[in-house]
Amino acid sequence: METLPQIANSIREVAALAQTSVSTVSRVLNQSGYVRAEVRERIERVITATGFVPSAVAKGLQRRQSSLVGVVIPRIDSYSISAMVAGISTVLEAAGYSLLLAHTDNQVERELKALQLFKEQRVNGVLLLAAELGEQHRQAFSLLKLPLVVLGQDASGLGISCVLQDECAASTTLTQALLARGHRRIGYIGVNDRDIQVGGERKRGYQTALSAAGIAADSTLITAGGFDFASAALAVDQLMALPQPPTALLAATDRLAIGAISRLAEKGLHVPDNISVVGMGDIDIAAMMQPRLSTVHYDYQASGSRAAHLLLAQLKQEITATSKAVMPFTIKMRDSTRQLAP
Amino acid sequence: METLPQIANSIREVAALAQTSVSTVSRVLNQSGYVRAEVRERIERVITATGFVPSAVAKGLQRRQSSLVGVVIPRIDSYSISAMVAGISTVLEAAGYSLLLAHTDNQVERELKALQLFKEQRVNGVLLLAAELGEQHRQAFSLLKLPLVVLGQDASGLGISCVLQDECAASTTLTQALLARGHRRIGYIGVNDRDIQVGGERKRGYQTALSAAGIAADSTLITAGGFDFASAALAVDQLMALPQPPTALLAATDRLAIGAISRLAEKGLHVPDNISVVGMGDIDIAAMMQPRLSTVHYDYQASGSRAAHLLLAQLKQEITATSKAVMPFTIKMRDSTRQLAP
DNA sequence: CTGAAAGCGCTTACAG
DNA sequence: CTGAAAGCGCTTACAG
Repeated sequence: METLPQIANSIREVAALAQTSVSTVSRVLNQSGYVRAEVRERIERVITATGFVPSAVAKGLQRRQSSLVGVVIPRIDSYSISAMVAGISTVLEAAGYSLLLAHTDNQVERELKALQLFKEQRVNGVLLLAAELGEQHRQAFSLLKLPLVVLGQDASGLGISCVLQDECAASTTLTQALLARGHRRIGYIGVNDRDIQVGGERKRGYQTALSAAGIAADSTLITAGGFDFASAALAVDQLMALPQPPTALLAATDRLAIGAISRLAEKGLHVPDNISVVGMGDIDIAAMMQPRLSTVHYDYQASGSRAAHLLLAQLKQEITATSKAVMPFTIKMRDSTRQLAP
Repeated sequence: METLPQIANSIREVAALAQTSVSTVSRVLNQSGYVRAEVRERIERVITATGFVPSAVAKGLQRRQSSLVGVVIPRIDSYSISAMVAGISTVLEAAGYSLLLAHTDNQVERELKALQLFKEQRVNGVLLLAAELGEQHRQAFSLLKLPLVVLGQDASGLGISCVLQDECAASTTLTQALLARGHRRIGYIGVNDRDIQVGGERKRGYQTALSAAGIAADSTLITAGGFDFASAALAVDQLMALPQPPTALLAATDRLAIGAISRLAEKGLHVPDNISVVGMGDIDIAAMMQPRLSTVHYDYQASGSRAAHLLLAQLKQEITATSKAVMPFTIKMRDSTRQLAP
């Protein structure tokens, strides 16, 4: 056999080198059909000698199967999103899919463009980590005609499977933990309601717990802003300037809680001695901070893999009904909260 | 015109509906060549009516151009990596490329598999965020034959362009800041040397500063482990059990610093009153912690976009020489360090 | 067990 | 300005 480790760029060149047909090469490449051992060996030798790598593009064109899944994320520099993507990635890669990732910087426009791009790339399915779901999404989804699973927002009303955290119950329980510690005036540091889950539901849970405890609603105790530290600082300024300031703060996310604690420190207020603070999400650092942050734990990685599994089921056409998975939570009361003296 | 908003799955069907040829449809799709306004309009109407989306797969097969860039990351749930990917993504998407993401969970084997997969998908280039570079990588790179840029490790010796932080200088400067505050016994919480940049270079910088200050090397002050909180706790236990314990701790990463501070607190040691601690990396939370963490700031997002630009230049074949970009750093002395009483 | 041929959905000279 | 035809690199019946 000639030692020509030249490069083969196509199955056809491999076939020529191995003195056989493309059909046969295709068979050994896909381990399908019968191939005489001798021929198979000859082909395999050529493949390793040339370092030939078959084109998934050509294969995909034929099979109408790209083995690609598009993942849309609003931002990547977020603990919860990273964790979800890790979960997604693990499941999907194990199933033989590759991830096409589009980050949209929270711009709906870029989100829609990403969806378009995914269609062009003929992805087999789409996973959308959503912060907001508006009319534009509704339209885009109906045009998508592709297996789709939404993470983080409730899309079941649109006939789309989704994976959610049990936001309202979580914040109710968390608020109750604060109430149980004697707090009656609890400030709420929230985010915009357009994010129905993190904005709306978490706030609703807080309100539910208060009214169940017979505490009159006080809108001055409720703030809303972005996810950034500056928003947290603003909220703290506002809340602590109240005639009757809160004895505890519930922040819609751990980041906001951390920002709040930092701002409180700047004001000379110490957590938990002067004021209790809780967050939501249980980012990895929450348990390491000083004081260790009380919060609610979500298993974001499991949420990601759950969503991936839902998509996989759709891809295998095992599933037609739209399902809505609500993930469980755990309350983690640590050191940023304390019992109020009676 | 018939109102048949049926679906067109190929340029051929569009052509039939618009009563023209595929060549012409292709021309309007790509805005190439001349098309009579009337015909163009007819085609465009069919496209919008059918919601036709051309196949990037077929196009890629023809043009031998996938518009895909493969990105390999060891983990996704890391601040620095997320930030780099954000930088990469922004630049590459603006240039019309999509990201194919593979996370490898720090397993070389999966890294090599990802590279193989990228070749199959006929990506136009590869960006590798590397924690370690071994013999297997050397081999894989030589077989890759694809534009490649490495982030986080020095691959210039392999003839591969890369983007690095100025690790050694950064940790030297940081150590000097500690020395300037009167610390003589500085413990080092490091990671495995196989990670040449974060493991080796950061340690080397620390050692350089000490020896330049005329302080005898003391190997008992140097620990090595993983990137996790448990490793930090272990290192603290070890360092603080020394007959003459350190007055300051330099952790190779902010996470390790946070883990160390937490462990110190468990031991009843307060930062910075009882001991000073510095980290490296300046994760977003560093400036928000109590105490605010002293550290060195790297612009990870800029590093990512720098790497993306290097790759883009290769893709345009503007560049042939291998370049090595060393990114700048800034020392951020905050509240986790204090002047030692003389 | 193996090969010739059609076809996946595009692009691109090449004629007209 | 427009269309027929070849070809990108595979897969898949269909014959043999």
